[in-house]
Amino acid sequence: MTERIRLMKRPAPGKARRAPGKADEEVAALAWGLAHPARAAILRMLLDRGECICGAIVDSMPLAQATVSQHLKVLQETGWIEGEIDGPRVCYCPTAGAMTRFKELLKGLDTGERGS
Amino acid sequence: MTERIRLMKRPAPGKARRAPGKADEEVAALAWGLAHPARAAILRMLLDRGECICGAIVDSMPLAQATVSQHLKVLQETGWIEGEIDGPRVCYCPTAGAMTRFKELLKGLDTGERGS
DNA sequence: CAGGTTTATCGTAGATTGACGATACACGAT
DNA sequence: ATCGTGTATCGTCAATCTACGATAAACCTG
Repeated sequence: MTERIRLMKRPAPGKARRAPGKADEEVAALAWGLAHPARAAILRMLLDRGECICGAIVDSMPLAQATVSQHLKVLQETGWIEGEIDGPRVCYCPTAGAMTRFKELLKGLDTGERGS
Repeated sequence: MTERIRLMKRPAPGKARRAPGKADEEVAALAWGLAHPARAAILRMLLDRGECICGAIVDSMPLAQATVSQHLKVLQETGWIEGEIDGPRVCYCPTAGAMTRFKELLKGLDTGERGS
């Protein structure tokens, strides 16, 4: 992946402007994974069925196979799903705990925890 | 906003490939709002303090005022925050229920509800 | 090994993002 | 009215995203 999270520039000119903390980056990364309807749909499907062959996902969406494959890659990179090679095909399933982790982070957002 | 959510093309060639449902679009839109560390940090700040003058937010981040303003706009457009004009300044606060709504949608993702 | 299936990757095109400085706008105070 | 402050918007640039077809890679089957 080519640095999906952009870096903040400007080395704090005068005031101690605090860069976003780790938790913020983690929230952002996970949120990014869901930030496209197709990816939300894919994740929904996987959570619903438990697991799915890539081909089944492609067949269920109005997108080209290459495009779906890209979305699957993003979902993997953001930690939402895992893929297991099964002969000539690949079986995807939700990463255990990802949703829980995301909800925790959201709670942290909401609970006055420092983002660093 | 100029169609932040891209449309799916391909009018379902043969199989009844289902486009992402409304819930998926809503999840994606809200997730998009959080999908940048700076925006997560801003929202965290607002949830923590209840409300904040724009200037205070700018001062707390290593970003130019124009950039912060853009992020605030995104957060508004995605429904996370609201801004109230207060004389020459603008006071931002979290939209009531946005976080709750988001969590509901996540639960729906997780609970086998149809995305349409 | 040849052939078919399944999935990932490459290369490309067009839109959009994120960042900034500069500028315009709105308002309160002098 | 004019000045100064606080925000939003404009214009721009480089980088990234999304989508696609084409192609490669990996794997069973015959």
